[in-house]
Amino acid sequence: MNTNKNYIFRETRQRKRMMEILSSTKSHPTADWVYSQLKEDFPSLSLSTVYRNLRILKKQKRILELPFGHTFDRYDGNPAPHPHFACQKCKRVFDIDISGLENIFQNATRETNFKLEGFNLNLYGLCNDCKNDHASS
Amino acid sequence: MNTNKNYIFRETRQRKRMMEILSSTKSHPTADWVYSQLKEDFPSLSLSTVYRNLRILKKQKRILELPFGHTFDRYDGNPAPHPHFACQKCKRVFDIDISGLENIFQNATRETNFKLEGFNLNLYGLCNDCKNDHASS
DNA sequence: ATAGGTGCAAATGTTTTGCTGTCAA
DNA sequence: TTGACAGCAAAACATTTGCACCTAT
Repeated sequence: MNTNKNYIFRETRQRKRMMEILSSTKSHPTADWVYSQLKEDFPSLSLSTVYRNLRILKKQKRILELPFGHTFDRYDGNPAPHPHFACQKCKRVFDIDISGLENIFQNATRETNFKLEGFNLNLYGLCNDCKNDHASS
Repeated sequence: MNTNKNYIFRETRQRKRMMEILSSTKSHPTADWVYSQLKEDFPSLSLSTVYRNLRILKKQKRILELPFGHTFDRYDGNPAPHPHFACQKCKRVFDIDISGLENIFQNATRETNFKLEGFNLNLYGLCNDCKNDHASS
C-alpha cells in the first residue's frame, strides 16, 4: 500500500461490500470471518485482498482495529476508540460504556506530560450469559 | 504444556535465570529479547524454550503478558495488571499510573453486570522525549 | 490511458508442537 | 527413578509481499 498522502483510494466492488459487512455487524469480526462473508459475493476472493482492504479502511479511519494479542486482531465498523469487554468463555467481544474515562485520561496525561493520541482498553472476564453457567468447561 | 492443575513445575536453571532477567528490567521485553539475553548464559538455548517458559511463568502468575497486537506480545516482570503507555515514535513502553481507575471499573461492572477478571489498558501517543522532537521521521 | 486493485502463490514473523534425549526432584 | 523440561526441526497461524493481469476513474 502506498503511504503517500495524495494517494487516491478507489471504491472497488469488493471494498464497498466489505465496508457494508463491517458496518452492519456488532460482532467484532476477524479478518477470516470477513473473508468468508465477502467470499459469498466474490467466489474468487483472496484473503490478501481482505487484509489489504482492512488496512486501507483503517487508514481511512472508516474502521477500527482492536489488538487482542492473545489470539489475533479483530476489527470494528465503528472508528471511534471505545472500551471493549472480552468474555473468556464464549469469546464474544462487547462494546462497553465507561463514563468518566476521558477525565481520567486527562489527569493521566497532565501528570505524565505525554501527548495522548489514543488508547485501547480491553476488559475481560465473564459476560452476563456465561458467569452463572457452570455447565460447560 | 500440561494443563492439569496438579502439574508440578520444576525450577530449571534456564527458567530461574529467565525470571531473574524479567524481574530486573522495566523495558517490557519481547520474547526475542529475552531469548538473546538468556542465550548468553545458555549458548545452546532454543527459542521454543523461551516461549514455553514465558507461558509457564504467565500461568504461574509470575509475569504478565501485554498484548500489543500491532506488533507482538511483550512481557512484564510485574504480574499486577496496570496501564501502559506506548510511544509511537521511540517504541518504548512505559508503566503509567492512572488514579481512580478502579472506581471507574467498578462503575462499569455494576452497570454491565459482567464479572470483571482483569483488563489491559494501553495508551499511545508521544512520550516526553519525543513529543517536542521534530528532527527525525 | 493510467494508476490503484485483484487473485494467486510464496514469503514473513511470531508462536507452537512432536520428538528424543536429559536433568531436577 | 520418573516425568517435567531442553533443544532441534518442522508445523502452525495470521499477515504481508511480489507479480501479472484487471478495472475504476
